[in-house]
Amino acid sequence: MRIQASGGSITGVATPGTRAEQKRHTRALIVAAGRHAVATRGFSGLVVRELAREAGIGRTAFYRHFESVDALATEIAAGAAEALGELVDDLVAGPASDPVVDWPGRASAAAVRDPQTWSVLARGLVDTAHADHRVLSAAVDSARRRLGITLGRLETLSGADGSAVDIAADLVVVVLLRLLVEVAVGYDARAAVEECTGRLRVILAGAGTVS
Amino acid sequence: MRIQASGGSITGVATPGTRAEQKRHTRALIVAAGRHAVATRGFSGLVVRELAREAGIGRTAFYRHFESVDALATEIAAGAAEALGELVDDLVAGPASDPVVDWPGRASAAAVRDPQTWSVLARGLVDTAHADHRVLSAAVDSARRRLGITLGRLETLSGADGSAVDIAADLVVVVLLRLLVEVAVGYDARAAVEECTGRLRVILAGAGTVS
DNA sequence: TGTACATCAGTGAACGCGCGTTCACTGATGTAC
DNA sequence: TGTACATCAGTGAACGCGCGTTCACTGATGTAC
Repeated sequence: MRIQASGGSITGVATPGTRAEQKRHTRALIVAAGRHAVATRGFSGLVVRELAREAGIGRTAFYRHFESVDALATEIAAGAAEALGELVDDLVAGPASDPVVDWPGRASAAAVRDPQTWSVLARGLVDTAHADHRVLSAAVDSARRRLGITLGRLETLSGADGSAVDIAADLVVVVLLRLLVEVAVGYDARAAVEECTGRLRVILAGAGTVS
Repeated sequence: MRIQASGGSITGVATPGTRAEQKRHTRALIVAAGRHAVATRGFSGLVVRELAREAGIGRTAFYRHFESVDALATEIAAGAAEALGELVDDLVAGPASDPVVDWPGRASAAAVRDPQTWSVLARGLVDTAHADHRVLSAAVDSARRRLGITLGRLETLSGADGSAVDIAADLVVVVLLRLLVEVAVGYDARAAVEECTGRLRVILAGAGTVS
């Protein structure tokens, strides 16, 4: 009998019956291990032997699922970029209440739901030399633009010119990313949300004032 | 005759006569190579063979100057922490004119003067698993406190309560670090200063408004 | 339903490579007389 | 000033290690008849 990781719960993939399901399950275990590794030690912390051990397979079985360790890195980076896009979807789609009150709570919820993604994002943003840096910084650029559009429609900023809105969007993204990472690494979520709210209040108040 | 790096200019240490001067010179070349490596590839990019090549010595001569590669990492991190302290000295010591106008230019000058330090700082701040992370995040904490004191004395913020000043100090440090890194990696310094000024204006205006 | 064959996820030994570090050494620089 | 000795920055071969990746393989699962 093959020993088999019993943790379908971790990845949300049920322990399988058919061979295809089994393969998907193992692959999901590898990706989960990879995200954990990148979140804690950066992209250079992606070590095949360790991923395999965490997924409960031999080192060489890794290559049944990924062409190389770089291919896994690319998939993990793409997942983080996508997650950021989905968070922005959530933020801009919400009821048109005040972002200052609304956004930190939603971002915090996203960070609690899936902490590692945001540490992955932070690692990839800083590691400018890494091959997958571009997709992540592009995702942040996109987030900045999209949140900027929503911010530009606020009554608070109705008097502000475009550049003030741009500055606000820029700072808001920085502040939200910080919240995401803080909650992801285990800071108290309530305190982080409160601090984030305070920062957003200052930023939007300031942008509404500056001509 | 021994081939000898002629670049005293890089480190500011003149090509030497005495043995002690020669040793100091070589050591400075190693540190310079190390800072370049950390700035471009992070602390894990510190590779003895490469440092030695850049310093014009054999790999093993490295150990005449440092006990290990980790010891060099610690020295480089300490240097970055110290440089941040000196920049803050400069910012808070200046004539009591408007920080919004004053600080970006001074920070930019520091970044132009010594670009690699700020990339080192950014790398070390993000790499939370690295042994020398603490000294760098402590340096940023200190910078935040010291700049907060100066900000608290501004007329603009005379009406604001303490927490608004704390928030402002926090955001100001983030914005200044970003300027430092942007200039360090080669963005146009004039544009970066202008953007930073705009951000500081928004932050301080906002902090002066929020109760 | 039962049998013969095909598939392919996982295996374990092995590879070549770059890493940090050690060691006994060399020979120019520095010092004592 | 000249000589004999001490120092020590730099050398080059060698080490053990962990890495990514390859390869021929095994045996349970899946499929065709």
